[in-house]
Amino acid sequence: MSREVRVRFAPSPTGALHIGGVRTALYNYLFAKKMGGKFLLRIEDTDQNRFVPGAEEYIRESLEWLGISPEESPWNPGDCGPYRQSERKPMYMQYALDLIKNGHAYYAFDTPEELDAMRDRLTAARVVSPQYDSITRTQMRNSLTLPEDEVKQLLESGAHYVIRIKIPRKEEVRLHDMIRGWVMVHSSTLDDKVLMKSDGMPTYHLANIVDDHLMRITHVIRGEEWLPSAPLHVLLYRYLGWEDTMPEFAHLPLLLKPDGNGKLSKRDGDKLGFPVFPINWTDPTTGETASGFREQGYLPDAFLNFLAFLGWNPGDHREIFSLEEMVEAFSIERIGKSGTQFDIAKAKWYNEQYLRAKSNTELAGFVIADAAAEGFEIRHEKAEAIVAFIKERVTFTADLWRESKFMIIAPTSFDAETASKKWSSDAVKVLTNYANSITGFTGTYDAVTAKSMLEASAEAEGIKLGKTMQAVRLAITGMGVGPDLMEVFAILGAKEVASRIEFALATLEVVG
RNA sequence: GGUCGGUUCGUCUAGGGGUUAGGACACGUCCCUUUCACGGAUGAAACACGGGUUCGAUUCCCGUACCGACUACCA
Repeated sequence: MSREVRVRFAPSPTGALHIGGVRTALYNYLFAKKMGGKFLLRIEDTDQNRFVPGAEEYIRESLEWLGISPEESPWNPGDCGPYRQSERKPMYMQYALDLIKNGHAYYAFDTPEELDAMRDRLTAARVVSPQYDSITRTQMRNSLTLPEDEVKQLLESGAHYVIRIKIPRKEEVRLHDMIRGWVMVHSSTLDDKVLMKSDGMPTYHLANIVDDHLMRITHVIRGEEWLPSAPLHVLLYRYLGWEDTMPEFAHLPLLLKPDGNGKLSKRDGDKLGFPVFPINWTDPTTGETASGFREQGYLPDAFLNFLAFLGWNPGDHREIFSLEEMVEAFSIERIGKSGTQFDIAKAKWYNEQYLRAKSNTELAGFVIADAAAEGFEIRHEKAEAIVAFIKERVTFTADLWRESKFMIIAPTSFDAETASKKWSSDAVKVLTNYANSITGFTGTYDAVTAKSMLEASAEAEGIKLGKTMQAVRLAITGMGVGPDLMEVFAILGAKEVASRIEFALATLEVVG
């Protein structure tokens, strides 16, 4: 009988979660859902020094915004708690001790200075990779080299020590990766990694294996930066006697900077001209805020869709996927092997697609809210009408108000370039005539009527309307470009149109 | 330096022993149009290099180059 699929996202709370982490969480989520399994979240806070307050809450809020919250987590525990490694501290030592008992780990008493000295010595002797390994451990102060009673005495006297794994001298370590296939590493290139630190906390490596085992994790889906330590993890499963339930590994290709030069990192902040975080993050020590996709105006579904395609594709030509559709189409086999450069233009395109797919009613809400923030009240019906014909020209929801502003607020100035090129005596004639003709107008002023009346004015003056349209636009909107002008007329209403024309006629002068 | 991983248009990618190497973003041109945008059409644009294997290699193998990750009592 096969086990229930259980995957986990295991961030450490060292600051904001960056989009690479979000993508890892997303793939874990998609895989869990696809397989009818569970998606859990575990906080890996074994490094007390790097803990950043608020980071955990940030992670939670980010995932909630995106709708990919874990089913088991510190704030929603299942039966494998606690879900913070710091709270699991007492659980790890016994496994480290087991390893020592079985001859797969040992105590090491070397001070940081001694370790430095060892590395310096090795470097001076031109050893290619100075490390604490099967060779060097014979010259260090550990339970392998020290007499038994001295080790006992050191331990009893409370001396600082760490527990290191004893990597075999000559052994081919094989590991299977669902994305990369078999990867072979020789144990002689591995070092005796610290498993338990002198503060009594486990390192990532031990804690990760113990917790994945205890939490019955079946698939480890994580970033490629973990590939080099995966052989160590395989060894740990073996020495702990858990090889038969060892999870499958899938190491995800890295998210690269737009120039392809190095992986995207938290420290990139806003330097690249776009956010690297899902939502705003304010650094608790510096107080600086780095922007997030949410605050930049990205829709969660669009952002998710974009992110999913950074390294994965469904194998056909479809590009737009709801979260549910992604779950349906997802498979680890279709994840690529090579690093993926981040291209913000594609993210914008996705946002435009999702924005346009939204109902006018929903979009109207953004315009109303943004206008209200500036003290303008817009009726929902009007907002809907506005949004209906400008939504195809915007990228973000915040653009909606910016693009519709001119329909609420009459222009007080006019684009100089358009004015100098297009404002003509013909335009003045047509507009004067038009203003007069609509002043007493009482019929239905829709786009068609507005246009036929304008055509009539042009004809009455013996002027071709086409030649003056730009000037008309300028008079009404103050700008040279914009959406369909006759629709604008209809939304403004005859009275407002007339009043704007009068203002323009009084303000603009024909040059040349 | 060492270990591991990777390499198809500028970018995300499909494909895979015989293809006009396909799509999307971005870009150019044209059409639509009072402008801009949308939309439609269209164009330019890629198998890193060298050897092998083979009738045939972009695809398989080896090597080289380049890129990246890792190389802490950090994760």
